[in-house]
Order: sequence, then C-alpha cells, then structure tokens
Amino acid sequence: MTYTYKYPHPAVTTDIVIFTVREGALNVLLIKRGGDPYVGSWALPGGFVRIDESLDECAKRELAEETGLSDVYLEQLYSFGEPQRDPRERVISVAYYTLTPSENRELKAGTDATEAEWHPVSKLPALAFDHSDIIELAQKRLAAKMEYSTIGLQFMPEEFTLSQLQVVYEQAIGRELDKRNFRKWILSLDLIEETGKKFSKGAHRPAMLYRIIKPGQVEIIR
Amino acid sequence: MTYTYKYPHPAVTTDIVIFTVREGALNVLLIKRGGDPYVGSWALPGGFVRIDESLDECAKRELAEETGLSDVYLEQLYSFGEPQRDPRERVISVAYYTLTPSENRELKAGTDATEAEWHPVSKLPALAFDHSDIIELAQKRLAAKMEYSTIGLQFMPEEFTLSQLQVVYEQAIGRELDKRNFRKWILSLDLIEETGKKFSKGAHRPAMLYRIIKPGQVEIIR
DNA sequence: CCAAAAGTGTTCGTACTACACCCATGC
DNA sequence: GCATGGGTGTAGTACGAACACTTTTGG
Repeated sequence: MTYTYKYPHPAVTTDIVIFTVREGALNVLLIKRGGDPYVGSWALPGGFVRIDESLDECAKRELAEETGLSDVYLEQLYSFGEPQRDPRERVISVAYYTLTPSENRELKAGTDATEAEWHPVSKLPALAFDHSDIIELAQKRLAAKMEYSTIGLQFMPEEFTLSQLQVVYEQAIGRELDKRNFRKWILSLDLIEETGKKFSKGAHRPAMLYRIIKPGQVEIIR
Repeated sequence: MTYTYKYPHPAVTTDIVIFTVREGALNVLLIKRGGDPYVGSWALPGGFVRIDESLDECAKRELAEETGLSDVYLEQLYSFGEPQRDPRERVISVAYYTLTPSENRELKAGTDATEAEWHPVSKLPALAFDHSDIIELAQKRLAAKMEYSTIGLQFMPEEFTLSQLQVVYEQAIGRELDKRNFRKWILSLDLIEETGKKFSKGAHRPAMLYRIIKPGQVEIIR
C-alpha cells in the first residue's frame, strides 16, 4: 500500500522533552535509538503523526507508548522544520514538553526504543537529529514559565516537603532561592496545603508534608 | 509528476497573522480566497511549505508574495493540526505572527488572493478553516509579549509621537494606560530617543517626534 | 551533645499606581 | 479666546530582596 500526492509532502513527527528533577538536578528522558538513522544514539521519544490523529493526540500516544506516562501536563513547545534535519526525508517535528514527578518512575522501553534513561541536562550525550536544540529551547521555556505560572507543581508527587519543592524550582530556573522568601511566596499563592503529616529522614527535624490543592491545573500567576 | 510514500503524509502550510494598529484599533490583514475550499471567504495569508525550504523561510516567502512585506519581525506562534481542519486533505499549519507599522502600507493581492484588506480584530468576518482560533491565540500572545518585551516598537514607523505609541500599546494589550506613567516607563527603557523634530496636526500643541534607537531588535524587559 | 535540615520576621529599596493642571498651537 | 491634544511631578503602596538564629530530630 502506498500513498501518492501531486506535490511532495513532508513527514511530520512529534518529539517530547520529558523533564524531571532527580538527585537534585534537572533531567530529561532519552531513549537509545534501535533503528536507522542514528542507531545507538540517544534521542527524544517521539514518532510520526498518524493521518487521523491531532498533534496533541500524537504526542500523548507516543509518550504513553515509549515511556508509559499518561495524564501528565503536556504543552506544545515549537515546530522544527529545517529541510535537512532528518537524513531520511523531509521531516517536520512538532516538539512538546512535559513534567513528571521524580519518584521511582518506571521506565519502559517501547517498540522504537531499546533503552530509556534519565540524563541530567547539564551533561547530555551527543543527540540524534536537532534534539539538542529542542531540549535547549524547552529548558528556556520551562525556566520562563516557572516564573509566572504554577507549572512547577507538575513536578511534584502527591505529598512533598517545601524543601523538595524549592529544589525543583531552583533546578528548573537555574538559580538559588532564599528559603524564607520562597516559602512565603509559595504559601501566599494558596496552591498547596499542609497534609498534617510529617516526613522524617535522617538525623534532623522532620519536615511538614504538603499537597496540591487543585492538582493538574496550571495557572498564570503574577 | 507525482510523489509516492509508504505511509500517508500530511500537507504542511504556514499561515501568518499580520497585525497593525490603524484608526486607533488593532487590525489583522486578511485575504479573500480565490480558490477552493472556502472560495470568497476571508482567510489568513499563507501557503504550502516547499520541500526544500524551512518553516521560517516559507512564512517569509508567503508574506512577501501575498502582501509585499519583507524585513519585518516574524515569530512562530503555534502549530495547528486537527485532522479535519482542512476539507481537502490532512493539513498541518504552522502559524506565525508579525507586526507592521500602520502608515500607508501598500496592500497587493497575490496569486492566491483576490483581495487583501485590514480588518479590526474586534469585528472579524467569518473566516476560513480554523483561522479565527489562530488569530485569537495570536492576539493573546501579542498582548502577553507587549508586557515583557519591546515587541511593541515593531508597530512603529521611523518617526512617531509618544501618543501614537501609547495608542498602539493600549490597543495591543486591550486596556487603557495612564499617560504620565506610560511616558515615564517607555522613556526609562532607553529604547527610543527624541529626533528634535516636531509634529503638528490640528489646533493644538505639536508633539515631539521620537525614533527607535536600535531598530529591528526585540528585547526581553522586566 | 553534636550534626543536620526545618522553620520563622523584619527591614529596605524599588517599581508600579493614582491623580490634575499648565502649554502650545490653529482657527 | 477657546478648543484640542501635548506635556509634566509627587505621594502612597505593594512587592521582591537581603539577611541569622532557633527548633527538632537521630545517632
């Protein structure tokens, strides 16, 4: 079965930058390519848009297929369309990005991926295609959005401490924050509340656990 | 000559939202469609991406072909890919937006356009495809960007008065501004300077003319 | 009792807001 | 001289930035 057109058509893919904060650093999920081109290179998860699915649906589907993630915050980032960005044929990629909590996320290799692994954005391996550019832009967008929206909460698990949340903010915006100012600010937004529980870890005062009041929402603040 | 692929490929277009402020209102440039589908409807300028040009190049080329505009600020907005958004075939559109000075812009109808006209965004006609959605999103993006970048200067001709600039800001962000505060703010940015000339119009004190110090640049402020 | 992270208030500066009157011109 | 838009300053407020010590726990 083949498909014929009067004019040349590009192929269209979605690629997804999946961020998490783990071991105190911002990480992205990469898969080791199992097929040509760039066999064995690290690349972003993603794949071709089916003829009857929307771009958002494609990104969601690829995300689920290649990593098992679903029901996450997903946002379109930018479209990349340099003519030679894929050696096979003209491929235009609509990039998305998403955030996920760091805790024990199960990584599974899908059909196109031989391996999936978290990589700190500070030391990425050589990447296939223009995926370095995509990650760089995603990181900028993330940093900007952390400053004026509640997107940062998407990184958090059900219950978390303010210190953990602060680390997430610091990693995502790439700058240290004052503890007292951060706590005053985040609490003044009325987006999180105490669970009443405490979290003990190590030889020091246990931390209060918080939860997100309206999970799944990303609001513009400021 | 035909082009055959193993899997179905979507067509890819760019569509361009061209903003200006004229007669004290934010306008977009629309063309009357000369071909199927939606013959006779108003639509955004744009067209198919050639197989060997980048998305940016395509947007620039279509802009020049259909309106004669070149050397303008042009920024990618979003990609629209609902499967049924074009009745002909699956078409994914990468939308761009741009700003142009209001003054006596020559409008020319190109190959695909029978007519090109400015329309106030406050009363748009029914539009082809999902172009209303595209304009709505562009307007939101523009308003947001006016607040934290110098994009607004892209609307201005070589020389302009502060009152004209204020009207542009008010129209683009959709809200009235205090004259004294606006002038203090815009002058504190050191982006514009007096030309020394004055502009007389009507029975009142003539206004000082200003020019942009570094034309063509869009900076992040705040 | 020591080490380690949790938790907590105040001061200062800056940047935005609100607001009303005189100026220069054409007719 | 009057109508019209151009041009100017000050006071109050709110928000972000800087900054150090006490508390609670485990070992």
